[in-house]
Amino acid sequence: MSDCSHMAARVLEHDEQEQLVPALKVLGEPNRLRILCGLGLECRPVTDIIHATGLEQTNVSFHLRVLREAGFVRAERRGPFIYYCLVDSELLRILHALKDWLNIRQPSVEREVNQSSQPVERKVAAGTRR
Amino acid sequence: MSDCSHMAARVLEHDEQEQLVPALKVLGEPNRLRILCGLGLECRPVTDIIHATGLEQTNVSFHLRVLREAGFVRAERRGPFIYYCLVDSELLRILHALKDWLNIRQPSVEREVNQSSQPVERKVAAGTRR
DNA sequence: GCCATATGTGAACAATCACTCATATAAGCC
DNA sequence: GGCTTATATGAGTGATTGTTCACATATGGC
Repeated sequence: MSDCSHMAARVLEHDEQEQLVPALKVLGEPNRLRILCGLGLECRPVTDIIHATGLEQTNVSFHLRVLREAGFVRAERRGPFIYYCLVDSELLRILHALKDWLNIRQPSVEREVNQSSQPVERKVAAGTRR
Repeated sequence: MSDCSHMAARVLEHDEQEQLVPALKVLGEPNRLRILCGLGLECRPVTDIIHATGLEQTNVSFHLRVLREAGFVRAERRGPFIYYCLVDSELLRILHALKDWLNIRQPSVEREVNQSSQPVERKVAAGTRR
């Protein structure tokens, strides 16, 4: 542990992929990511989340369930309120790592539209011939 | 750079979230992740990917476009073939990091169904009262 | 027990997205 | 130029999934 990402990149096995997919699906929804990040490092009652996001209560409830069942947040009742918290802030670091990677590797969405996603034939036509 | 994830977890800003969402969506699709991981560290022609995945040519082509436009893979023509390669293997390390996190933090899907995702009222009823 | 507040649930609806079909373009060979 | 192989594209369709509505359940105070 604490491998510091110095290890050589390894390909993911099939079952490792299958483990990742549902988690990535859960994280890849704007309102859910907003709720998750909005939680930050503290626990917050649902009402706070509703106000912070401006979403319908029932919608927030839905997304919180998804996040909870995916193991990203945990719920804890305090009197009449139910507080939600991140299970582990390490997740935020991983998301930051991905964001940083995107910043470095993705030429920004604008340029991408004009360059990388041109029809492949054209763009690649002058490529290596070997 | 090379922060080694020792830094304190920081919350993600709104624009950082918006940057992550499309990337997570792209990665959170089983066939796409399969194609991505199947590429491994080498470049491969589309035909190889078709055979490796057993998907329809036109479907593989669709997913490759999504991966390409998202900046995860790059295409390179070699004679009649178009080779696809990972843009940067660092991405695999990030996916590994997420997988490891899931292994530690998620009590496995089975137990989760029986424990964490019970109706919240019940599960949380005996919780802290302050 | 009744009422107000806080939150969850199930069904219906709407939007998104993956997949397929038919067709197009590119490269190499005759 | 015509043929074959390799790959891409656009439109159409079906499956997933987010959102909303109506209602249910839990808690605390009267």
